[in-house]
Amino acid sequence: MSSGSEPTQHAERAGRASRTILHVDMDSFYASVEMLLDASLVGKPVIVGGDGARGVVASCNYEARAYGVHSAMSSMQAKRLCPHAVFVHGRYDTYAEFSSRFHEIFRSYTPVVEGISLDEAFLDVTGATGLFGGGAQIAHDIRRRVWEELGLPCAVGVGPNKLLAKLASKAAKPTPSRKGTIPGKGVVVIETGSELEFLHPLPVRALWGVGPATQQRLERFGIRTVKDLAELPLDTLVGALGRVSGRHLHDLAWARDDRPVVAEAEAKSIGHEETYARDLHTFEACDLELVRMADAVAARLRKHDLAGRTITLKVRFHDFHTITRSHTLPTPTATARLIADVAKDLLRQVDPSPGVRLLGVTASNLGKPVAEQLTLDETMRPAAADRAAEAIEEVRRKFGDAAVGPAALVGRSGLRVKRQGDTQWGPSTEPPRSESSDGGSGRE
DNA sequence: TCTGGGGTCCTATTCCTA
DNA sequence: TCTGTAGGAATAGGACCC
Repeated sequence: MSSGSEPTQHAERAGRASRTILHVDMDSFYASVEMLLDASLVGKPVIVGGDGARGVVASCNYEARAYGVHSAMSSMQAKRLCPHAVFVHGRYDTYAEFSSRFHEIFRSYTPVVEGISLDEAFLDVTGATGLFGGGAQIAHDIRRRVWEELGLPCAVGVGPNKLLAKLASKAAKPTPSRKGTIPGKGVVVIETGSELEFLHPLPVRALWGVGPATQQRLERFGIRTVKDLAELPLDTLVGALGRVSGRHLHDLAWARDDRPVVAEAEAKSIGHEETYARDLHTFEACDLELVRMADAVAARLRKHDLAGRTITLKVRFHDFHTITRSHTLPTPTATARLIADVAKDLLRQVDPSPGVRLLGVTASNLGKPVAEQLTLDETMRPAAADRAAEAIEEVRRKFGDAAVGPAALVGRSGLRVKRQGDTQWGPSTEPPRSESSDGGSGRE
């Protein structure tokens, strides 16, 4: 395949596909929700995230961005750049509720809605254009309705595939500036035939899948823009990035992206991880956290009627060195005790004494829970544990998370049950629990 | 004063088995 | 029985996304 024939092939393929894809991206979603719920925040720089020494910025409004603050920045740096910013702790449940409300609006146009995160989604409206007008019309309608019905701003990109729709929504966003936010277009449409004109001048980093490491590798070949990448021979690219990534990026550089919009994709893994305000140094302290996380993972598995065969332990040490250890079980499980036992066994392969700043437990290799075909004794115990776990969830639904929990946690951390969204952006300034469980090593 | 949390995907290596 | 090999599964880590 030579590069010379690419534009022709591109045009043919784009013409054949003729899909209409929308990408909807909420403007600084968490911060916008906070301003909606507390009018006193409007006009001030607002940062949503953890405010502790190990916290990060999850989202910030354009007033904060004008000072150089951006998401994923450490909270300490954000405070230095914008000392008068208002820090707000995120509330996952509230954001999830708003998210489901604008997803309802999306679904009133098409059932093919793929949520990428709480604040963005792809919509395939190819089959809806006859009923609601073209892609541009639907995009404007959605943007207006999300604003009128929910009070939230968003940007919408329209294109013949996911890549271009996503880049279009980015181009539709406002631009932060010290002199005041420059409003965005709100809706950007990339018409068939003008894809490369839009795509090729962009920096290669704009492509989905090009992060800092890939960018650095590409720079060795003098690649800076998408056009540079498109003109690089495929073999060279495959040699540099591997077969799958090389071919994928080469396709993207020519605006070829056949990935479908998938509504309700099945989860491939379910996990929890947490960074601690102070490092843990003993097996005992780590074990207690693993029990909590296994309990949370098991609860979410059961909630989705899933079970996992592979249990992965993640350990991040004080120096940020991170390792994973995993074990695959003969049959899938959603039993908290079994998940905790596996995680604790895996932990014995490492030495926590220098200091552990993060622990994580993830279940993957997911499938439907199966009746365990083991010995009578082995069969009865997990089944009984599952029934007990279901009963625990029922009690929590009625009386709150602290009403019941693993016995190992009693008297240790006040039955602090880990739920999805807890400490999502780093620990608070004040450690939420006593460090006495850490064996009193006295280390920091 | 570094660097969150919840994911997916890809690659390289190791181990087991036929 | 021993050895070499090929393929698949498991494992570990890295890169990336929001």
